[in-house]
Amino acid sequence: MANEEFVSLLRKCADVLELKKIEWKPRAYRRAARGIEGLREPLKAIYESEGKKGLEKIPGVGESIALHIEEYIKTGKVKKWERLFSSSPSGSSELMRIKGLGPSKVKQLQDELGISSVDGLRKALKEGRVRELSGFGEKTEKNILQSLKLFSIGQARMLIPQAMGIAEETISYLKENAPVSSIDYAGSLRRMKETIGDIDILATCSDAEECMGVFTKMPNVSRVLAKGKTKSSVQLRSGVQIDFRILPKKEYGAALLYFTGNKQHNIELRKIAIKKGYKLSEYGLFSKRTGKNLASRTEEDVYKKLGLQFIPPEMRQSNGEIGLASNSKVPRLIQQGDICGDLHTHTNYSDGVESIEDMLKAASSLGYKYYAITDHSKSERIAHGLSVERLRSQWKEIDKAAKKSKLKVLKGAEVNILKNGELDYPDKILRKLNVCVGGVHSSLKMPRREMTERICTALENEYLDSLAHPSGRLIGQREPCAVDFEKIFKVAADNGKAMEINSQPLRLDLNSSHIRLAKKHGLKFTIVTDAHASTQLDYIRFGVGQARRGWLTREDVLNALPYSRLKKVFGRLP
DNA sequence: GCCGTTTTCGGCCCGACTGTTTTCAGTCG
Repeated sequence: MANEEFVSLLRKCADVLELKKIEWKPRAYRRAARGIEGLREPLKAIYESEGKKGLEKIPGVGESIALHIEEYIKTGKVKKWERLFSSSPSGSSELMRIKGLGPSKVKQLQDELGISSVDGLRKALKEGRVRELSGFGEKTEKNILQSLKLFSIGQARMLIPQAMGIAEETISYLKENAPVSSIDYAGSLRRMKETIGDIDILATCSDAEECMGVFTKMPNVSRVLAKGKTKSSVQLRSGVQIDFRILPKKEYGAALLYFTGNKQHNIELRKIAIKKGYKLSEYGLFSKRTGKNLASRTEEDVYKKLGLQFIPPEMRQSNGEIGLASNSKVPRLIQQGDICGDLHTHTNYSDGVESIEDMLKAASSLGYKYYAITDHSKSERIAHGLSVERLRSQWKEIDKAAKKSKLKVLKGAEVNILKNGELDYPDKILRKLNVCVGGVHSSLKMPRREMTERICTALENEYLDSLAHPSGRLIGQREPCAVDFEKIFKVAADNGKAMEINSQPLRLDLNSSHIRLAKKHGLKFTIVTDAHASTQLDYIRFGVGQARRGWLTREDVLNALPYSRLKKVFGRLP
């Protein structure tokens, strides 16, 4: 049983219970769902090693849910929930996912019109039956129709570069055209999550009304979803939603904190506030007794007053960061400026689009000190992988180009890890490579045990330096390969190999929880772009973001080392 | 249903905007 299975079951229960107007229990179920989502281990493994008591250690899971998990592991179902589901139309859970419809409206649609599916809702809307209900009206009908459109497009989230682009463009537009002073993006974008739903922008300004006017009339706006004095939402022609909020200077920090989230992090902060006799909201931290504002101007102020160290946005994931902050143990996270070179890049020798020379020029302009060219190895035919002969002629060209560059240029390769775990070049070639990045590119659907074995064999190869995109996932397109990460990290640590954090927005691989797990095993990392064009060298910021989400410091990252020290780690550097 | 450095009972995050109804419930973030 996959954990996600049980999580979606819990969420479905919460939906149905909410529909039945049952209080608190849905919230408890959702909390448990989040707790289980945060696990790295399968529920089954926890149950088998520690029994029910082990399950109860999961945040949000108590005696009752632990029993349900036990039943589900043993029988594949939860009787009580089956009954619950059969008492409620199957489509209600789906209906609640439509923006504008909550438990009350869905229940009303169900009870009064017998609607229990998205299609049924569409039909009823067309026939004009929805607007007849009390509490519904013409506008509600129109809104539901709009939301339905979006729903069928799919609530696909954006990859981070698209969201970052839109956010930065919007901010510069507002800076130019409206009287804003401070302005920042918040939300999951500020936390550098791999995918972004909506974009949140906060600002202080001298004339709120004018600002909101400029915002809602931006040229790329297709629909104004809400417009108020302090808060407006628009939908862009691209379908992306932007929420914009205006705040007094004095409250800016509290608001930035609140709207950066994540939600669970906020809830935990509020609980700490309550314990201390305070009340925390987006307006500030207040004394419960006197109502006096205790902190709100900056995020630092609020954290400090709560007795916490400042927590960088990327760490606000509600997985232990508040504990660190209360003990003054928040690390100084790696920053983009710490990166001294890229160690996984391509050129037009394989599937890149630019020449060695052009890539070097671009890398040089980023202020890097060293740069590895790692085109694909011979069996990667589709990417025009390099035969030994072509590799040798590439070396000559690299030598020539390196003379014209200030960079220390390294001859490398992204070498396929073959099905049996061997590398795709003979040892006499591997020996001559300065950098050997090993990656799985074929037979991705191998069973877990075999894939783990395959990668471990490669990690034991003395010439391999780092494991490229270890999980193999493509966000929204391809599931990660089935592998035992605990085992891979252990073997990598035993053999002194580095784990890659691949900055390609579609990969961002390792992800943050695996980064933390790998760090626990004492591993070092490389943060690389895997650039196939010079513009992609900028993706490094997303890889660094991911590393920060995984709590990495400069000391954890090999390509944050100056060349002299990198040389001591990588055995074959010139 | 869960949880506890106030508690094993009695809480459970907080406020804005919308639409519809005329003072507020529902929904969202």
